[in-house]
Amino acid sequence: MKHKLEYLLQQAVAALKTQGVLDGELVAPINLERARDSQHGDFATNLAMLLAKPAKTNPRQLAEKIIAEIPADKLISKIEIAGPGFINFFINPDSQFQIVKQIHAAGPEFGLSTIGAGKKVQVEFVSANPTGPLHVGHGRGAAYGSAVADLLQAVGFEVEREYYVNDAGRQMDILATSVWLRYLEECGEVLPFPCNGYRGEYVREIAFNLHKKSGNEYRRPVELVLEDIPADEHQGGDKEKHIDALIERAKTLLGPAQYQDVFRAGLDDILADIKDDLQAFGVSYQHWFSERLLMDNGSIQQALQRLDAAGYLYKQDGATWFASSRLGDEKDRVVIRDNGQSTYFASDIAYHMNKLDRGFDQIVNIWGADHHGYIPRVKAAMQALGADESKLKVLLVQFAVLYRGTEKVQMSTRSGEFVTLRQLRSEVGRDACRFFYVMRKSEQHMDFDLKLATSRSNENPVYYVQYAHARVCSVLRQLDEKGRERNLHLGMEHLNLLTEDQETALLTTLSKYSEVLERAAVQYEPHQLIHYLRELANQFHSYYNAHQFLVDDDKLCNARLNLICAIKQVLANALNLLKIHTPESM
RNA sequence: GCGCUUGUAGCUCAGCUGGAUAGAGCAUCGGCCUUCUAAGCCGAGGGUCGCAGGUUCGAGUCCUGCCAAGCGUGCCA
Repeated sequence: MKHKLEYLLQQAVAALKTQGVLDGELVAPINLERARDSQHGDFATNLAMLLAKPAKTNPRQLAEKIIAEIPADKLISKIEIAGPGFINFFINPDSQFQIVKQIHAAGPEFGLSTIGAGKKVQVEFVSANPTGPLHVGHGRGAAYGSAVADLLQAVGFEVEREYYVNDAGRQMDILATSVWLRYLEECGEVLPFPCNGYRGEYVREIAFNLHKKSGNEYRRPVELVLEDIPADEHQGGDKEKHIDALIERAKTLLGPAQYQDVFRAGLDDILADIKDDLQAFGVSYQHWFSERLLMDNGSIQQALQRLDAAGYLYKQDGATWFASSRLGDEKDRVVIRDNGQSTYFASDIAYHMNKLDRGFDQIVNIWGADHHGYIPRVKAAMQALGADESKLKVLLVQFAVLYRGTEKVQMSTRSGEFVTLRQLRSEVGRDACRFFYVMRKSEQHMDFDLKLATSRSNENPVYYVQYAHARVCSVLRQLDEKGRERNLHLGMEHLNLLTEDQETALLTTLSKYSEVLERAAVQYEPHQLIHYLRELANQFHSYYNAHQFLVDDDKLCNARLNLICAIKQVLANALNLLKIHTPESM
């Protein structure tokens, strides 16, 4: 409907251009909005006000000329000029009723669009280090990322969801060493645990399973393990040196093959847990992309060679630097350390080169807001690789600050003090979790009060929306219990009986659905869909309280049933998109 | 210090990219169940849109400068 009106406006502008009223070169921004106030009709445009100045006339006069050139269409019942020069469109009530038929015809497909057809988009999200279970901070990225991906798919994009697995690097060595030390404890050894190790209970479980499976195969005498290891922090030493020495010791005492076994025990177990957790949260991926793979197959070397060939690499202080400051970054960055090892950033350059090579039209990265300083250097790398940096869109998700009542909850994977996503899900339920996370704009700081979220109270708006769906189902059950049958055709014949205020408002809201979906997708803002759902549910509940659906008049009754079934369909379509259940009763 | 993000009702947040009288939920107060589920509905109160300028027909939205909060500013990942 909106697209149709925009088209008609284009026609009018084109006509005025040929008449010479408007400059032929002028680009006319067609800006059509839903009117906020029903007195202003259904749609409004500020076109005349925008074009008045270049056309050297006043807005109201120009508006009259535009209206005169808008082709007649049965969609429109009236066009008015209002205020300083708004053009207001009043939609023919008969066309408003059509939405009920359209929804019925399209069913689960209703609202989908094709604006992204033929374009490939990759969405990378969560990508948490596999050093521990996902916590509630990751949950927000998971909910937001999957919602963005699902929305893009709904409007026609070919979407690939990817998780970048940071399975290389020092953090993983710390994890492997932590597992090994806990394993030695399982074997009956007594030894201090490094304060920089991963202290979470899950590490003990991994160690327990390893011991159960492999017995004492990886056991080494404690004296050898601790011999000449620098003091830990609480002993007055340096915790970094302490843990690094322990990693080296583990590698030497176990040898490459056995170290690899322990390493894999940790990685595989945690990754399996993360996959399972996300699956249960309604999040699926097409690819799990391994950083180790990138290192092993020479991609990093290739990427650096390309940067070098483009003249962006230089050596200084024994390290290799990428001159990112020439491309907008605030300073240059090391890609190969003086000890010969490549940095995390080098992996990331290779990773993004790989993404580019896979031919996506748009690459979307969803990062925690603490990584925002990273954006300029990655964009710089893309430019240096000769790519169009606007292909990359980085969306930041602010971390949720956790409270229990008024008390702030400290979170640290290292210390093992955190609330896992799994815990949150089991307490609050998946539906409330997802709804709650996606409700807010992603870059908005979020206070997540666990006490509130875990209390199964009706304060959580997900129930409000689900209740609307359940109520429609309940009405249909009542119909059946009263021994009546729904007559779809009769109802469609008499949609014009839907003239109550609530009915008119609902028809308008239903017709907005596909517009909302498109905007939410294109702007990467799933919260817009949530707000739409609340509005629709609100209008339905008002309607429910104001009018009886199962009235004696068969025509009116069936018209109303068709309307509420349309509401149910749209609620279900949106909720399914967000991977939230649609209960038939509550 | 510099950079990014945020600042809207007592609290948590929307505000459709510059439009018409700034909106919800929670909380507070007052009403509505012998009729399709009261996890609901109806109504009331509550605002210097952080502050000060600027841009224009028109600013919560854009530009500048302050103020405040969070994050970042590693040869960590």
